[in-house]
Amino acid sequence: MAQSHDPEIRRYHHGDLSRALVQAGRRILESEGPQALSLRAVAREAGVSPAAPYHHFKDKCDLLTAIAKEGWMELGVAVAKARSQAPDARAALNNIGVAYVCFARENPALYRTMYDSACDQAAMPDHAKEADSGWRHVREALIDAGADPNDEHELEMATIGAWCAAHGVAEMVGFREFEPLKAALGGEEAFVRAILDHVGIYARRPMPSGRD
Amino acid sequence: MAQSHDPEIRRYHHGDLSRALVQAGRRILESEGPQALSLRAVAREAGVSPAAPYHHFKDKCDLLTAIAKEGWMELGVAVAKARSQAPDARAALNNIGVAYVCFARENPALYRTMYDSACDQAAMPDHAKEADSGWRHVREALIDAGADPNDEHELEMATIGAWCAAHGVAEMVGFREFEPLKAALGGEEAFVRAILDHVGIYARRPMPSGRD
DNA sequence: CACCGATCTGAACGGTGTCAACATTATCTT
DNA sequence: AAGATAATGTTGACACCGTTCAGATCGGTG
Repeated sequence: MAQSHDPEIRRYHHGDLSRALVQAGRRILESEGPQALSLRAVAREAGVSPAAPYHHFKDKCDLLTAIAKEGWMELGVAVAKARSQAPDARAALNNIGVAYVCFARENPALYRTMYDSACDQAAMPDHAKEADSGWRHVREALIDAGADPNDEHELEMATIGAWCAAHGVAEMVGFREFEPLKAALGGEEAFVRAILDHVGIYARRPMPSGRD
Repeated sequence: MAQSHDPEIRRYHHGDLSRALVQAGRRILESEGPQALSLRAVAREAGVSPAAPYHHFKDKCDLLTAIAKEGWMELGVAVAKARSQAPDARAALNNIGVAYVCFARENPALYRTMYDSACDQAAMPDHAKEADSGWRHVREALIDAGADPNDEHELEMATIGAWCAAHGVAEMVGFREFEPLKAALGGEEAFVRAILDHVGIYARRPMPSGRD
């Protein structure tokens, strides 16, 4: 029983406010930045009174978490797509890294919200551990690229390392200081590829002996 | 002509409000988190009216920037110290990485403020490029460890890579998901060392040929 | 139909960033 | 030393924010 599809008619009950609030939040986030994302502004954008959101989210933080969750899911999709389109296992790892950073760069406010939310709870969102998450894809791509699937410890360390590297690059690549380098390398994506390559986890070869 | 050293006597003029405001801000940051850091609270903590800070900082953002700058300078000191205490060049790089992450973990709210401030202006603070900055130390440590001091491009890429890796680790190491791993490795510092080692930039050996 | 729970509104509270007008003090000029 | 001027502080106000609560409205269930 769908309603609320006619923007002219405003019913007392919205019909699908939760979703509308999350979408409104994302719109504000992208168009006006994190500073402008107030609960009241979200309610306004959704055409509803300032108190209405409290029937769907207990907090402002709760809404932010919901927005962040959407972001994490889309990141997972982007990573999965990048992986599936790669010609070989090695390229898959590189593409995942680039896709990760690109997502962060294309949705900067959303990405920041995602990590703020994660840092506040000192944990990645539950979704990160689920089947279609980016995390899982990195792990599997590492195995495809030659990591020992039985060495659980090594596998987790490598996944963490790759994720950390991508996160670091994602948050720093926008700095102005790097503009000349980006230009020299022929664009931001090339720059990202080069840094990720330097960070090494993606290009790592097995150590001959112990560790040096 | 020093005054304001007697906490009982409150003069109309404070004497060194800028500094007092920054210190008050840091105190609030550490003790109550970034959410509690309001301009009014800072003014209150400094024993001054809510409008007084505007004679020293044009914005709340401006005060945050000042706080962040202090953080960057202390980070630089920590990195320098870690580097100078290392037995050899290779250890210096590792120690820098660990010191960086430790600083972030010991001053989480400050570290977050530092990066928020940097991201807002899409640039590292000017200080990062100066003589005693962490950035400069990483660069020099890379040279000490064998990087070609004449290959400016390579050098800058390596520095960026190392910095990105450290930043990524710094922000993710606190996640609860990693508690078991930390315990297995014997504490957080060991965990950090292991990840940084995995991320590879610190342990990188020259590529035999072109790139694969 | 009567009722109930879910949903939305309106008004209110304390807190916030910021500004303008005014008070006080420090400093410089003469 | 005296008075002008700039620096620094205060008070009060405005708009906005997160949040709560009492009441209005609506969808569905007996």
